[in-house]
Order: sequence, then C-alpha cells, then structure tokens
Amino acid sequence: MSSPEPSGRAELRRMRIYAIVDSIPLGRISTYGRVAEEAGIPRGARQVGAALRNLPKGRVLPWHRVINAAGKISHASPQQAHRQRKLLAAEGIRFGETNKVDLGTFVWP
DNA sequence: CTCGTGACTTTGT
DNA sequence: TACAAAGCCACGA
Repeated sequence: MSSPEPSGRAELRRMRIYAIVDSIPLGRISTYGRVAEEAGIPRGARQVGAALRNLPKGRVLPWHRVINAAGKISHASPQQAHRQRKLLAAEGIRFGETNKVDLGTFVWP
C-alpha cells in the first residue's frame, strides 16, 4: 500500500509549520522566524515562507497572521500583500504610519 | 556536487 | 526610518 500521506522529512516539517500557524489566535500575529523556532527549525524563516507559498490549495490556514521580523508584510506579489493587509485589518491588527505592526502588542507569545 | 532562488533576519551606514 | 550587503537554509535543475 502506498502511503496516501507522504511523511518525508520535508513534509513533516511543513506539517509542523502548518500546525504552528494554525495555532495563532485571531487578532494576533507571529513572525516567520518565530514560527520556524516553534516548529523546531532555528533560522528556518525562509522555509516557513516557502511552506506557506506551497500551501496546498483548499488548505485553510491563517497564513495572513505571519509577517516578517520588522513587523511588515513580505510578499512576492503586491496583490497578495494587499490582501493580507486587509485580512489583518479585519481582525483588528493596526498598522503604523510606516505600514508596520507593533510587534510588542500583536505578536503572539 | 555546484548554482540559482526565495512570503527571512541581522547588521551596518 | 530606509536601504544595502551578507548570512542562512532547504529545494530543484
């Protein structure tokens, strides 16, 4: 029987990342680096970004609650960035005049 | 094995 | 505050 759910090293890592992101409560945010550490991947911020980028279609996840260490939105696509900004605003996340989030206030522990 | 790529981070100017 | 350069890590060609 072939495994319907591949669980290689990379896949396992992705699943762990998804679990962490999924645990970020509404109204709070986290950073790529933070999620990576929580998932047991020190200095794996880029991998978190890759995991979210590779997010399987249909998979529901509060991906928008993950921003970079500067408190800003990181995206390859400005359009997606705008969407994230909107989603966060809808959850009460406030942006400063420099388009940065006050991490001290909104970052999830 | 080497190289290029990326939803990152840190440090210096 | 903004930007540039260097560092870091996993992947795929």
